[in-house]
Amino acid sequence: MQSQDIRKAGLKVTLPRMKILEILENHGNKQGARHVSAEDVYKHLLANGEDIGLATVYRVLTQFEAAGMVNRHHFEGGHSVFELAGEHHHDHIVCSQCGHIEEFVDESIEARQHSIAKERGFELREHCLILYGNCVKENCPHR
Amino acid sequence: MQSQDIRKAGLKVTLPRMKILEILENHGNKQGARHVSAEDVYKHLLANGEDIGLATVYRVLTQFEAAGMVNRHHFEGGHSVFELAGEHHHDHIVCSQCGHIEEFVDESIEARQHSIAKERGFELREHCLILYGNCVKENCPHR
DNA sequence: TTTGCTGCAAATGCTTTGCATGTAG
DNA sequence: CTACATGCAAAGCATTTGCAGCAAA
Repeated sequence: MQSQDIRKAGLKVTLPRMKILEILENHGNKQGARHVSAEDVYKHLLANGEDIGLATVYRVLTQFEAAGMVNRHHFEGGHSVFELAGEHHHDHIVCSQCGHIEEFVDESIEARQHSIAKERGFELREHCLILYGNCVKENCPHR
Repeated sequence: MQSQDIRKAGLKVTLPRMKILEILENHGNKQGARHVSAEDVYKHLLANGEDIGLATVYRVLTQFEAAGMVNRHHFEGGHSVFELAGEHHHDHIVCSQCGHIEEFVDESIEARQHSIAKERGFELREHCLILYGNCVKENCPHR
């Protein structure tokens, strides 16, 4: 039950928060739709007939982020993308043509990052690794 | 002479473009100041008594980027940072506290990135790897 | 002279905030 | 009942664009 997650985050369980979490979860199952912008969430809410303001979407996503329930990424082009925080860390590879996003984890890269930070006197807190390229999926426009 | 670089980019050699390039170069020598925002460039211009509009700074930086003379990075927090395009590619490590930026290159990471992209059917075009952490430089506020 | 450049101000696009009302606990 | 949530509209930023005047080639 997601109401527990919301309560645990120290937030009141309200309809907007439930619905937004629901959308994040539903799209977490679909391929390629795991990462949504605030605008995306808002559109889905409207499509579901919910009457929730865009400002609330931003507020709630920010609160979820603060609570560690979702992660926010700043991809190219300015706007942010949110995804339900999974158990496991991962990086992204994005298609420049169709926007298709895949996740990956590479232990050797993770390890090197720590060494690099340490060598330079940094205490590594987080990192952002995004590969941009052209994919060869059958539905990619440029293929 | 930087007027050559501008001309080679197919742009007219004008005072604003010269001055902006100059600022990019001057700060390319200082440690930690290699990466500047449009606003930074604008402030330096004002400080130097130049009467150049912020819009022009953005326009020129964008043109320089298109010409491959500078690189643009989207760091956390929304705004872009520009740096003179060096000969060699590199990644960044940024201090979350003081904003100090260092560059690094790690061949093993570069190599893994290519393998990862290839394995997933992507033709890698570029990537963005930024490590965020706390540095232990003597001038870092939190130290 | 002609085409491209500039400053200014206004317009954008994404995100945040102020405020009066509404509601979970 | 009280503190926190919400919707709406307005405000904020970083960045872009329209336009009339200017300047490089």
